Amino acid sequence: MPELPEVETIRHDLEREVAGKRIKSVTITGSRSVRRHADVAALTTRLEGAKIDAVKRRGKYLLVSLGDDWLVVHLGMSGQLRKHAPKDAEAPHTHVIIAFTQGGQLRYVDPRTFGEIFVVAKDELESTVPEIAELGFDPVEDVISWNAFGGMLVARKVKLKTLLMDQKFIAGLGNIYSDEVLWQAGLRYDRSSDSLTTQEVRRLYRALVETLHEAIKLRGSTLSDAQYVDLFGKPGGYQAEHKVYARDGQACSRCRAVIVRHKWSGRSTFLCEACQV
DNA sequence: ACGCCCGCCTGTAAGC
DNA sequence: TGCTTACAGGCGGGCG
Repeated sequence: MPELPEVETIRHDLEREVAGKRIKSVTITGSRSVRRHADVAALTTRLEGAKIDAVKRRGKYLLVSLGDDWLVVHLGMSGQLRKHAPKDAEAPHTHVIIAFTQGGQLRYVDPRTFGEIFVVAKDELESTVPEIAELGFDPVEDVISWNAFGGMLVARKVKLKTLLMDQKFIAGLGNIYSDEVLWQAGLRYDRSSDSLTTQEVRRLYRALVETLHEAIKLRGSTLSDAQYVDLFGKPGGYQAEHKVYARDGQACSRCRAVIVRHKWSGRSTFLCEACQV
């Protein structure tokens, strides 16, 4: 599932592959992926002729700069952006095709349609898209001190995983990386956020930054369902480094106890009960 | 303020 | 073998 490392991998490749290109035509089939736009024809018109000048990311949101507009992409659970030649066969669940004047296409594919694409004027982003305006700090883009981080933890009194998953607190983590960060930090998901020692705060902050950087270096995680692949259809490599996610029944690589799966908030959570305290 | 469930979706896999 | 059910989970909304 695309979380920060996967979205950052796509952002990086988009910057190289489509920055500087001009949109020749846009084909939108099915309205759910562009549900913020009542007038799909107007959206097409607005995009055609625009030139991509940069590709940014905030949390799990991709922000494609088109002069005065942002083309915003959130991949949800199963969204993919894929680079194609016009003659390539169209994959099932292809919802948007953007063709460039210089040749080549960018296609948005999303079976579960939890993801979405929309366009917003840059000076209206903060006022009209609260999900982005209210995002918390980005652990890769924004450097904060670990003691400021500790202050933020104490200001809330919730379970650690609730905070890690809260996009308004930290932008970019989902279920996979929350579990991996907590294992790396040696902390349980249900520890109260205001109960950490100074040492534990430092371990958590360090685990957060290091886990995400390592995952980006390996181009993200592709699970057995292969929902995440990069622009070229290639899987990531970080899944081989997962210490707990989907590893229930296996030995913990740190203490050899058995990794277990807990059901929490209707989701699976994986942990080592022996060395995560 | 917090915890937790639901609905939105489809593909896959386990279970009867 | 074939149908049904569970599960995967990002995110907003709603309720206790």
